[in-house]
Amino acid sequence: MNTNITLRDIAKALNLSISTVSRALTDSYQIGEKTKQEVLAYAKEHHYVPNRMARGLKEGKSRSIGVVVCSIDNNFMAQMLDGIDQYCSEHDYQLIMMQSKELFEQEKANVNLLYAGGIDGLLICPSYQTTDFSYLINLQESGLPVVLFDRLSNHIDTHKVAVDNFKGAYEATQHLINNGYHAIAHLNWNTQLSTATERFEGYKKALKDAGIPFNNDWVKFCDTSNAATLDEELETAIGELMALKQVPRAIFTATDLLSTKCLEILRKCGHRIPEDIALVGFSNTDLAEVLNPSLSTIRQPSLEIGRLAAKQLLSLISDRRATEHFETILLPTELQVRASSQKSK
Amino acid sequence: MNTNITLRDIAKALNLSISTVSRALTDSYQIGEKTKQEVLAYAKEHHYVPNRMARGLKEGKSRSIGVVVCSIDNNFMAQMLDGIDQYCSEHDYQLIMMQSKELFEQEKANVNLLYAGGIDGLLICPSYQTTDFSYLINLQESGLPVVLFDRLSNHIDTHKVAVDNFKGAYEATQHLINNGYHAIAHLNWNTQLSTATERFEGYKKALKDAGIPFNNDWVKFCDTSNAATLDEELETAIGELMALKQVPRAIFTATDLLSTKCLEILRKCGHRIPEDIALVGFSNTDLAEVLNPSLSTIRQPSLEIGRLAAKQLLSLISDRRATEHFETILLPTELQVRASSQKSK
DNA sequence: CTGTTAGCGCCTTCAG
DNA sequence: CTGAAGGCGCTAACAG
Repeated sequence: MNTNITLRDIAKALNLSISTVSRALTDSYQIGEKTKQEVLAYAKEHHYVPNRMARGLKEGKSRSIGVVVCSIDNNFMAQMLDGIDQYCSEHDYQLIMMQSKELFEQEKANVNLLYAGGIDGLLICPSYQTTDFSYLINLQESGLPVVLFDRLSNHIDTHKVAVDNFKGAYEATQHLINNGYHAIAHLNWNTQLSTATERFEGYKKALKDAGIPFNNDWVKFCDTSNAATLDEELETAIGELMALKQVPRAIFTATDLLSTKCLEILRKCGHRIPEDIALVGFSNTDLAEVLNPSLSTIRQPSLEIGRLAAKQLLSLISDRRATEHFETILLPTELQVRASSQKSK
Repeated sequence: MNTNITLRDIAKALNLSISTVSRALTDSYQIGEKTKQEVLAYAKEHHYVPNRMARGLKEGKSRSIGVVVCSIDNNFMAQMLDGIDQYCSEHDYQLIMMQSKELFEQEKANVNLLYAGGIDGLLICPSYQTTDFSYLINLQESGLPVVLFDRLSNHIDTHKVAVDNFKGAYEATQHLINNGYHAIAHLNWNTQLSTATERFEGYKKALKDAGIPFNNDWVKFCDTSNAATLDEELETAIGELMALKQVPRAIFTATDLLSTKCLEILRKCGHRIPEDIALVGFSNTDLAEVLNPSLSTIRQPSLEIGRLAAKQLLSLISDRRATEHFETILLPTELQVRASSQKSK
């Protein structure tokens, strides 16, 4: 704990009362200009800075928000955190971060700890296991502003910020179709979260609009939360796809990790991309251009998601009446075409 | 702010005094077993959790630490943060994160804000601009435990955790030499931080030990902090290298960003890797294997750096006498050989 | 315009 | 073994 000077120190030194000093530092009215300047000068000279905990205790708020993410060790998440941090810094809010590591129990524990710690609001990207949002709803009802980002759910009513996953997936699939690929497989992950389901829906809709019948054999769901088993699981999935009577000529992968892993495994198994099989994935890696082959991606405005989520939360904190009309913001994705989805010959 | 129940609520409900309840929840002695159980049961049932700010104010500590990083939007940093978070979670410390964005002034502002907020300790990876550590030393002298990680400096005496950059660079260079490359260029960044200088020294020593004369034309320093100008700067640097009379046959790049960017630019300019020019870089990207060509890297134990740094800090916090013997921990790097540095023919 | 007072929730003497 | 009282640093009535 720090040993900063306090209001009392200033008061004593200047022969004033504590509250006068306090006013000089916060109010602008109800204080003599001269004493105010004196206090300000002394405070500055001695690097006075208010004790956040004392102020928090008094005011019932801490000017800090909690952020619970599934895992920080992930490009896309780091970019969103960057955006969150930007907005919070600009508005003098501190950011307390915790990871759920995709575990529901861990997530609950984190949230409770943050709540106990006195955060003014919570930003959360739920774990892939999370289907029960009642614990969040409870906190929300006891007055904690909550904003969901990236991964949304209909089970809780609040501000939400993410991208238009349906449209992004639709465009990815459409792009493949336009480039001559009709037999398009789809790799997704086994969760109930909107990110997954909507991308699946977008994929199906694009096929339908192009008059391509949906083939359930072409769709595989993997457990991306377990790094240890993912490689094997993916290898099996891809193996099964390539062994089908009607072999797919392209794959649309629904997550960042699946996209790069899939590229890796396809190459490892000797499949040429895009000659044997084309690939378009959701990914925010900065290295898409340098991959082998360069990877066509659906890119999400990660920084903006973070900034907006933080903005929504802070507005909720400063004006609780905003509770009346929650909104869901869906930002557009961007299709970046590269070698992995080049026109079929 | 939350509306949790307080000691007073419990006291009132159980017809006890606040201090008795407090004791039941903290002490183990000086309290009747029966009342203790009563209190514990009631507290549990009503999800009592102590108000962190009140306790912090009282005890003069917050059970939170500040972490100032240059930028979170970076694989390697995210991995270290992951490690820090792991250790802190395990020991019930909260983690308040801020970014300096490689700006010294920003870094100072962040640290001061964190200090004012009542952190119990500070973990910092200094900005590349930072050469003046006096502001940190001041805080340290007023009692704030500080631990440096990743980027170290001799200008401040405290616990430090990073990798053995000298050795890592030495091994990278030696590896190139062993594979038949003798004309080895070196790309580094323009900072005084240890990460840069030691890698440069390791490079020079490896050349020397192999009897290869050091050639200053082969060394370029770039400003990696400015994403906008880096591409151009790197392109120029590489252009100059390739236009030398004695054209280098390999490059050893000293940072993560330089390594992948360099690969990108070499390819863009039509240089074949490793046929025209080989490449080994410091990088922690998980995609090294899937790059084109796959990138030989010096990998750092990022998670472990984070965990150890956090551990050192917490030990400093709990035992200030530890101040007497500060230590610098240098973890080993790992050379991962891939296509970009294959044997010269 | 300024000082006094009370209290945020918790812990810790000091008395019973 | 338990209760009462004081104070951490700050803000916000309430009085002058």
